[in-house]
Amino acid sequence: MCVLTAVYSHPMARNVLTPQSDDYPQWYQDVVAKAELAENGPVRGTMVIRPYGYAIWERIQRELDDRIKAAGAKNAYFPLFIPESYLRKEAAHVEGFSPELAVVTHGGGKELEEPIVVRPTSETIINVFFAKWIQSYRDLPLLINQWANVVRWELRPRIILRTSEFLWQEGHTAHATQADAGGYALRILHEVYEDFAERVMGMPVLVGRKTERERFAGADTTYTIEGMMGDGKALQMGTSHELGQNFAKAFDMTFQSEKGVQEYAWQTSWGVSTRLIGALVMGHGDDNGLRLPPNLAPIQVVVLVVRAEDGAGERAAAITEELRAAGTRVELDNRTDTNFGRRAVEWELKGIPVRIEIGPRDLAQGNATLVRRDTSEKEAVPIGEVASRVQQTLVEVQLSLETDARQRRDARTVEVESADDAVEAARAGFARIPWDIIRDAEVSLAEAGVTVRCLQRADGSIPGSSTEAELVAIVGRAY
RNA sequence: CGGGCUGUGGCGCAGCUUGGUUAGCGCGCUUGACUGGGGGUCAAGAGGUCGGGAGUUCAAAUCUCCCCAGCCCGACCA
Repeated sequence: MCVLTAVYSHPMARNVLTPQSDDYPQWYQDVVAKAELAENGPVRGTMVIRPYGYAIWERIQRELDDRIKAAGAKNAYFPLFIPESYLRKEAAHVEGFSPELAVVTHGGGKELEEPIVVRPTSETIINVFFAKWIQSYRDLPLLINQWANVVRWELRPRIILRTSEFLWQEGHTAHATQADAGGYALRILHEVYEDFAERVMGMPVLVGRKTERERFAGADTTYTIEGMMGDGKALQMGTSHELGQNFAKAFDMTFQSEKGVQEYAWQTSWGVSTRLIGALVMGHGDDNGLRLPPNLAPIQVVVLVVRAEDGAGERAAAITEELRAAGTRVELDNRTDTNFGRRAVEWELKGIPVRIEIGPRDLAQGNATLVRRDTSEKEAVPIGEVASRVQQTLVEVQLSLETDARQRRDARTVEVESADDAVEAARAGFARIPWDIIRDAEVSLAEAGVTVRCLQRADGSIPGSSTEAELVAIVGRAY
């Protein structure tokens, strides 16, 4: 079933599907397909990222990579294949990942003596090398980031949001002290992930601590950023873990301290994935497709030639060059052999924040038409002012998307005092509830499809542990 | 793995209950004309092992059996 076909074929059917309805995942899938972001691969749960989807991913990569490097980490690359025995070295880790491993049993036409695992994450293989590289406290901290694909054999894949193979960034660090590691995990959480989500993606996120039940397999502490999607459900958009000395002990990662004592290193790991593309669709999209925040959009402005008569084509090309020279990511659409409406809808589906339409009718008035994707507002702008108005509008669209998302989240978040009320409230959004009230009810809550997204202190700051007094649990349904 | 359901041109579907001759429809695609400021109009055209196999029958997309694939809900998760 292709909902968007129906939506666009029958004007009366428009808005039948809203992000609030239970059909949102289908709506989501249609936007992904129609906006040419991705499609399903031949093997269940795999996906093909199309050029436009990849352009978005490249923007995400670039913005994240800048922040990761600012936090001192360097990029490196480790093997896709991991000996199964590596994974077994950390008990909780292997237990957590075993069910979803893809395992290679044959190579070169022969059965392998030891099966090889396709990495579900790279803690184990990276730590084998960290153990070799780290000798002295002078080698620490060791801050490494990897851009790679990983494979997790998901029981129930959802395109982009949860595929068997996905692209991500995984950071792995080793530190001399627990305090240094803990501080770094939080630094990544705030300076890389929270900053990126809010300032680039325009997605306000809850920043908090995961419960023991929800934390990463092998970690002591898991921090998270959680976004609220258009239908009120939660999406984990990134995580940062304190691994303690769990892996260091499993992989014999020791160093000689300033005092000459052999000590185990303290570690972190952290990652975000192509799921962020899904968060964009789910978080900002509407019935007409994607709405991209200008700070992230691979194409911020499209200059659309309505008809190439009376110098409109030349004028449009000139404005495109002017915008490009000003550093704007801009594309010229002069495909006048295709209907205007068709092209307009295409750019709309792709979520281009600002569209400039130029045709003979505008030029006769000395104007161009500026259209905002977020509000669909159209405005006549004198040709000479287009460049400056575009810059101004891009700032406005960024702000308005972020404000919309924040208002939606706040409007759909309620304070409750009982587990039953929390389950009820989670039908529409998030519930904030004293952690003490549901601490022992977490399992039964989960049976109702509601999970603790994160724990925060009353002032919104991040708890040092889940046993602190007067913590607030934010609960909701999750993708 | 448990519970529902679906396989018919590139995509979405009808036809099946009650077998019947050249298997239809919408979208998309190709060509041409008129158009062109939100998926425009008209005309012509290309494109199908009806998921696979076996069976019943004069005759199977349709009935029977077996197999395969996929989707949705649940358990897992960036």
